[in-house]
Amino acid sequence: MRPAAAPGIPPPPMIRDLVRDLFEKALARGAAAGRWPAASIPVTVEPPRDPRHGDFAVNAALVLSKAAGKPPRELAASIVEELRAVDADGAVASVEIAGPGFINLRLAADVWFRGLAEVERQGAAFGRTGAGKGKRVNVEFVSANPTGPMHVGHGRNAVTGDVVARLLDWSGHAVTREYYVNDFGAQVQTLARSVHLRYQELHGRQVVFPPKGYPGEYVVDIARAVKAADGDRWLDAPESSWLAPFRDRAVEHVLGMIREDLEAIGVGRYDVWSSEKALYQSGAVERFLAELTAKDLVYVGKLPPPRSKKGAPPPPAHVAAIADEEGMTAADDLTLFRSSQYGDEVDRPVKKADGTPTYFCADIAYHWQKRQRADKLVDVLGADHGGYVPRLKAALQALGHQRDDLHVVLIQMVNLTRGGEAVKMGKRSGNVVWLREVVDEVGRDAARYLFLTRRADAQLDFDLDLAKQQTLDNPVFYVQYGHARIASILRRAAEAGIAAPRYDLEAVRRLALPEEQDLLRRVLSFPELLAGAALAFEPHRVAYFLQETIAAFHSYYTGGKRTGERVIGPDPVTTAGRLYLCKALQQVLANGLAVLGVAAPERMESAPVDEE
RNA sequence: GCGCCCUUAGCUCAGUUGGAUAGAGCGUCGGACUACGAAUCCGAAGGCCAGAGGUUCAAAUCCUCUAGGGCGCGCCA
Repeated sequence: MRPAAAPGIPPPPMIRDLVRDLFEKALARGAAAGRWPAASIPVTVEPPRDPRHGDFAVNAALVLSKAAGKPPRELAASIVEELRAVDADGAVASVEIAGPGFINLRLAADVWFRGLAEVERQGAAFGRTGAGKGKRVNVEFVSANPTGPMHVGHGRNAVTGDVVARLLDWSGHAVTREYYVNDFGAQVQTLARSVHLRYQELHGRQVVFPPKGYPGEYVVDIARAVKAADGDRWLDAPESSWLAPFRDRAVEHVLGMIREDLEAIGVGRYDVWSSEKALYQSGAVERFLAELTAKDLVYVGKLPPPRSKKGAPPPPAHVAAIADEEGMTAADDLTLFRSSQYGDEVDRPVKKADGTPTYFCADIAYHWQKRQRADKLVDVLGADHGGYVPRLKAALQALGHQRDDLHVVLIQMVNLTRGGEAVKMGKRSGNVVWLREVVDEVGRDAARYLFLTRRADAQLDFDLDLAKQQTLDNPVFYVQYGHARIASILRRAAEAGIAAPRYDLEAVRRLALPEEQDLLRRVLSFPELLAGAALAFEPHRVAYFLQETIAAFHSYYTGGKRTGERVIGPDPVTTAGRLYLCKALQQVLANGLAVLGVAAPERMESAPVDEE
């Protein structure tokens, strides 16, 4: 087995590409001969739902029909003629025109059988493609404020972002994984003040803890560390003297916790830790503001009164009252970014009334700077940041980039349950469920896998009891069991003195059962699946693929018990072919699980519960 | 009030970016082990794809509207 595809050498084309190439040639040939106009609408090549319709269904005649001025079925017949002409190798075994004008084709059996050689040749790298063409992609994920440990929602973000990054890597992108640390601004100052309160407490003082402070036990730990290092020197010092050092110390401590949390959920590597504070200190934000001014993208003006949270806009007096509470007035002149010209609802302030830059300002400066380092940006954000996306895209566009240079993966809420009962959560009530508690309880594999069993933008019910169950109700268990089961068959074969499975064309040609044909097609579609999941930024597709694939194997295997078609059978050549299929399947499962960051065990640990 | 996301079998959800007769797990009912892991599998029942229009050869998928649920909508970050 080879560790990875050598850089620069493109992996062999996927079988679907082979078909696509044939059609491109055929369509070009026909167009040159004047039989139909050159194709403008993309032609799709898809495996049909019903395998009886063949290996691939192509809609070329349907999409070309109007331009060619011929009925689809008639056109399809012409296309098939051209197809035959370009298929010098005889890759296409049979073609038929079906339904409204689909061209259904079946490839020569050997095309599939020969494709199986790739699994052995590429081993742990099988599934890698060059679909991304080396494009530089920056994936920013988690980026939780350094004000406390990660909670469950951050965990879903972390796993999704991590697997998106892995998928992009597997599909031939140059990936940078990045964490943006919001170590500047009000929230980390609030943390610093909370630490100072605990610090006073530790010196025996009575303190009143404000409702907006951070209540966690770790705040006391930080205060204790400060006390141990500095004694009482900050006790009566003015806030201006201790705020920054307390903040920096607190941020450093909390980032340490976050790194441990990430490690626990299996996110071991970030390439870049970006600091908001550094962005300010390096002068990048100021330079960026100057750039905006130079490009006439900002102006000084008034913001329309904010809308009320519910119902119709409130009377102006009420707005003014709210504004006063926060120490500002709606009448102040602000520096506004012309985001409404680029698809945002309103212009957004980049400078507060006191002249300091807003968070938004620093953030677009950050994205602008990131865009210099990468061709494509991916932000994995909590769904509560959904409203923030249009202005980020607007900013990129205003700065001369494409809106689509930024793709945002929105992570919807996680509802924790235990045996179906909701686990109460909420920052206000103080009973947040930390990610670490969940990982400690159910294990990393189950946590990761279950986070990936839904589309990112759909809410996820995460049942703690289910995650721990060693039954097929638990998808991670089901998939891991399948891998172990195959490993067991291969072990059994080795014990019986059968040579380790190697690719052999004669042997794999024995894979003639419908179930075997289905399984080998699944194996060979794996690279394509990963590429598709990567380009769509949808990790859940991998989880579903693994479940469906292993289910197909279980069915094949158990069915074999009834029919007598066993993997290890009387005929050595058939046995060799089937063992190779098992090995290929095992490799695909292992690689798929590797992409998800989930272990692929050779055997399951615990014994069955129901002893007789 | 406005924006984004969601609505598919009794429940939880997929649906390959617009393809042929809409799938899976759970649950229900009925079955399958004297040999490769029954931690598995097979079968049955279960659907107006929230509703109404539109776009086209073709719509669960795209557009508009309506109804429900969620998340947002600050000179916070």
